[in-house]
Amino acid sequence: MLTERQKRILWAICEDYIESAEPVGSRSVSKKDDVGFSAATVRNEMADLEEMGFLEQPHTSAGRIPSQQGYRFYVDHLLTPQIWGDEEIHAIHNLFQKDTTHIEQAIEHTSELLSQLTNYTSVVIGPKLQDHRLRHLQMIPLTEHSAVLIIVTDLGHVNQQRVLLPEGMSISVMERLVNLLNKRLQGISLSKLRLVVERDLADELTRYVAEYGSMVFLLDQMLAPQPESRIYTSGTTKMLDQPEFRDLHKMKSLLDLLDGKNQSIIQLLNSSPSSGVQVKIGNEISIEGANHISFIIASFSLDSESIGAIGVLGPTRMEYAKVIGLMDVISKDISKRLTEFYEK
Amino acid sequence: MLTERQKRILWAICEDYIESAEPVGSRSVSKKDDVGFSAATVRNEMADLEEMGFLEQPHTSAGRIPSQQGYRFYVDHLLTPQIWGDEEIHAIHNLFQKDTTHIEQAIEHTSELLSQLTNYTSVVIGPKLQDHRLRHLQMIPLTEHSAVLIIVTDLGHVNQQRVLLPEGMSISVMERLVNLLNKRLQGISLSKLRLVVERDLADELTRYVAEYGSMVFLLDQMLAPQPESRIYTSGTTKMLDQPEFRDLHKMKSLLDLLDGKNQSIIQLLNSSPSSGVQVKIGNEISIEGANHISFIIASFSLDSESIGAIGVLGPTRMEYAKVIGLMDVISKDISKRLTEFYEK
DNA sequence: TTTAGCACTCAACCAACTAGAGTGCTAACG
DNA sequence: CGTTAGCACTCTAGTTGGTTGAGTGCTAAA
Repeated sequence: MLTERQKRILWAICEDYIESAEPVGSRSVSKKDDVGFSAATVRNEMADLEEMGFLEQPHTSAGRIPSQQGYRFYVDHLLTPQIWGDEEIHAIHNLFQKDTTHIEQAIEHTSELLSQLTNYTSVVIGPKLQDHRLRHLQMIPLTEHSAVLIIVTDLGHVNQQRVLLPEGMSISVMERLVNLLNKRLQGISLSKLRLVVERDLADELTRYVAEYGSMVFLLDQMLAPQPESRIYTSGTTKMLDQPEFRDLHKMKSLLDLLDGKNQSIIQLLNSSPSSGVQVKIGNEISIEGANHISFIIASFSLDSESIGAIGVLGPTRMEYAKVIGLMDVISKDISKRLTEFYEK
Repeated sequence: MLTERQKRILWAICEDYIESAEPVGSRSVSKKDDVGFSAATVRNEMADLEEMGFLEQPHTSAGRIPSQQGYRFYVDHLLTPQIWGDEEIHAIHNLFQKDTTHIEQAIEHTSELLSQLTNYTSVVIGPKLQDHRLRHLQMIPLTEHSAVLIIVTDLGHVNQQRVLLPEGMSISVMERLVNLLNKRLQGISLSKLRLVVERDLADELTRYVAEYGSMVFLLDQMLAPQPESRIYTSGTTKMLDQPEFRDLHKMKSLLDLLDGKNQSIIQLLNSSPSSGVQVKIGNEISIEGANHISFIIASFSLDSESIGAIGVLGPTRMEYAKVIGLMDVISKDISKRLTEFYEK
């Protein structure tokens, strides 16, 4: 275990390095207000801390920087989360008041706000459509051979699907089909619709349509898997401001991570614990080339069931105290607003 | 006007510089197959071309590179667009066959394809929802005080709107209201809905709902302006591969341009001519800091009315011949597929 | 009019040197 | 015995000066 003095020194080094991005020397540590010891003493302790793996030295005659393990200890035991003022809290509240018709927009704005307040890149993942339950199917004919099928979920989300009728099937047949499905599939989660139809309704359906092939063709279109929940990123370019990413090569692999469609970020977000703020440092993120990156995650929930997550991406040398404090406030606040929103 | 020899030299310099990104010296020009003159002759002509503003010199003892005017001349008079092979054309065709239910997806895939084939960043803007015409309104009650209003347009596009009922208004009143609007607003473009209601239907509406304030509150929600047409970008990070953007500062302003939400890109895309491929070079793009950038645009159409545009963004030292050829093929092909798609 | 030759320019590269920040160790101090 | 001052040592970053080579512009010859 670390002595009280070692903790204080580690803390000082972390804070200093996070601010300056330069290796911290013994002199500057000893000059800090909270540290009363001479540079020489600090040097001894620093050598010990390095031996224990909390610090590292870029080269012999440079100062020390926190190692991944050092950050871990700092985050877990040393930092005090920043308390955010009313102004920011107010900005969060506004997100949901301004734009109550589309949650997607509120989520997008959350992402922007997060990035603005922290000056890091933010990532937000919205409710997984697949987990919503079916509330209502609605068909709207377009031409003789095509229609739009609208799927409304229990949370008021709407998804459309353009459907082409198979050869020889009339709109009225499809209408009856939709009516039947409407009665039978209420409350089933979208991801299971197709399954349930096949298991429980196959027989019944054949009574409606003579040709089974056409039916399958139609159902496949109607109940096609919903698109993955979208992720919203904001402030991607803020990464470029961080001195550790001056290296173009690193930068590129990082941007590729964020350039939409990338599964690994989604997985990370989904893996966030249902309550509290989680900090992943360096290779704790199990993604190739994610050294020097930290990822702070918190999930938000509806009726105490986790339905999405917010994340902030930055260098390992990240202002943890600031971001953790903010994420805590935001995630809780969003959950509250979301619940209110759906109760109306 | 330029002599035939000068044209050939300018052409050679452009091609060489586009490929190598290094200033081109007189020797390498004279060694090109199509140029039979000695280095000394070329030097004289180069000096002339520089005087006329077609070339510039990074410093005294370096080769020449094309100026913006030089590129302009090259694009307008010297290059021959690349003819693309069956393979690529085939890939384009597939876009619409694979995924006929969502045009949005086809558009997104177009963007990806464009970026993959060119190795530059691509931007695509989809149909402007505001210009669609109303086909059908459909209301789906959620709770006693809220409902989802679904707007189906003539092109089969669907937009949802969550609506909160004003205090004291019942669902059935809203249902009647929707029925009325359905009858009266058919064929009106979405952007004009609100206007038409106010102008032509105000009187009639007051018969349905006693309190005018509630009505306005409701209509505002129902007919809220549709979100701007989304832009799809792909291959953003490809910019990092271009040696001219090694400078982080330039890089950042460029990425900021692309980082969604940016109006200037949308405006540029919308300004593309209804037919043909347009090339904007350097400060012809009237955006701050867009020197060293070129933007190639083409629009696609439905029933010969332009409804969207595709664009490729790259350094001024861009493979114009390749990209122009491709854009020409793609834009025409998409228009064709789109028309076919909506005829079904 | 075209080309060969030549002196000149300038960025890029390399090596040597310097300055400065920081360390580790040792010896003295309270 | 823990703490501190002093000092020699190390290593990077920045500077200087010299060299190289690509490329130019000019002039004179073909």
